[in-house]
Amino acid sequence: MVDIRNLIRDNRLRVGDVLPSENALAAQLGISRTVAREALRGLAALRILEVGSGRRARVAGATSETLSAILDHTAYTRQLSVVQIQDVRRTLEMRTVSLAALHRSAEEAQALLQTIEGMMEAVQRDNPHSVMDLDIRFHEIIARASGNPLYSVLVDSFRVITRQTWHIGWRARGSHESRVENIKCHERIATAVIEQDAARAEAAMAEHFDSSFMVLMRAGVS
Amino acid sequence: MVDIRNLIRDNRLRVGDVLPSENALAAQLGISRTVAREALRGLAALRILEVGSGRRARVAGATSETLSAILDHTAYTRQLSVVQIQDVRRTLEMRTVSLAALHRSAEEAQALLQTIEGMMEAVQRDNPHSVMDLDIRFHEIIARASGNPLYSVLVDSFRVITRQTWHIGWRARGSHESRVENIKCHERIATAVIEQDAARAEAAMAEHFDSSFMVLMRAGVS
DNA sequence: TTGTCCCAGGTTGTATGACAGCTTTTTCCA
DNA sequence: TGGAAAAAGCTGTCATACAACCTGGGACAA
Repeated sequence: MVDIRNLIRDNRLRVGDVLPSENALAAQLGISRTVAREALRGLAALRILEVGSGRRARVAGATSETLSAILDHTAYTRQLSVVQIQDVRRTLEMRTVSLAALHRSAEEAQALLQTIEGMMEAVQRDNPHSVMDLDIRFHEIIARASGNPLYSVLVDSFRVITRQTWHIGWRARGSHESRVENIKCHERIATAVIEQDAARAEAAMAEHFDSSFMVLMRAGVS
Repeated sequence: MVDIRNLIRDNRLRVGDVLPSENALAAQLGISRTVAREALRGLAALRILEVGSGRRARVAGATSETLSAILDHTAYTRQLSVVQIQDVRRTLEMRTVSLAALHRSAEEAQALLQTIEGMMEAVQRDNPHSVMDLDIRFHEIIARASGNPLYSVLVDSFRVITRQTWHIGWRARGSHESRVENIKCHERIATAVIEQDAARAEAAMAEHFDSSFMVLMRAGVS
């Protein structure tokens, strides 16, 4: 098994640096281009490298796509239940919201407010798809505001799987009032983060997840 | 971009099921074997498929290797600090230890005790490598005992990266007494989990992470 | 001088054919 | 019937070829 990661390490490559071409690698390692290429593509699948037609491979930054694909697959093959996934999300986000309250920038505060505003509008227009996108973005903004990129990657990787169950929650929250209340809950989280009140932010996030949990349970999701 | 994942979905494949051969896939999708093979290897890199010489590709179960490789790479390219990684570990493990206290089996309780015993012995023999392996295993047992495989995967993913910083903590805990105290701390966690006292287990885990944090800080790790 | 266009060379993407080595299946003999 | 040997199937690797694509640099015009 050819491991290009050693190459990245040995050459002290940083994010954005380019690697040798497939032919150069093959010659350097004494293997065929086929094998060199496969090794590169393996790391590209992990998003450790960024490859593209005609351009050399580059060392890539952190993204959530890889873990997202794994989560998706793991859930799909029934190795994970919705409740188990929500438990992990809750654990992570109880921390991110607390850190976000401590570290948020002015721009992030602004972004949270805009997202809430957009959600409220979308609910009035009865546009669930738009509400969902903004809902997911809301959580991602908070994760980013935590200042810890690992939380960002982890929370973002739930996006694909959240999109698959989100509509269940929406339908289960049948009434317009119930949906508005859900947005208000997001608003309480945002307000606490903006006012940099970590304890209140955590409490609001707990309320949010507990409420979602109840809704999913009543809808018969396991 | 050829996506074999759709194939897994459309054929309702489950963990352990075999996929068509590279040639069959190529014919089926109207592409060359080269491309079919690359698509398979891409999923193999994510550990979504399990491939092996001479044998057909199989749908794989959840492992921590993928996320582990990503964490390793992300930390290596300086996108993550030790403190940030420890923060995420702490967040996850505060929850796993609580769940473990609630769900632990008799076997898991036994395994925890054995691990502690082994750690104490290894400390007496002044064998840090062995202490480290048991330390890491201790946390993995707790994650497994949580009953949520996603926590297991996440906690296990930190193994590679923990191995790289663990020795700093060991050396920073210069005295024999300090090292024994660290094991005792593990023991308090284990006892609480075995007695199914979730609150005490959380408190002991908090103490453990806070202590490690202080040690690393004093050692000048950022 | 400066900005734009174009082109040549380098690089990746895909296809084909070949063969060694490993695994699974089938066949056949004791 | 049990087990060994042969056959078939599959993956791993290599070499070659060419299309598609990107990048940098030079020619050219404003």
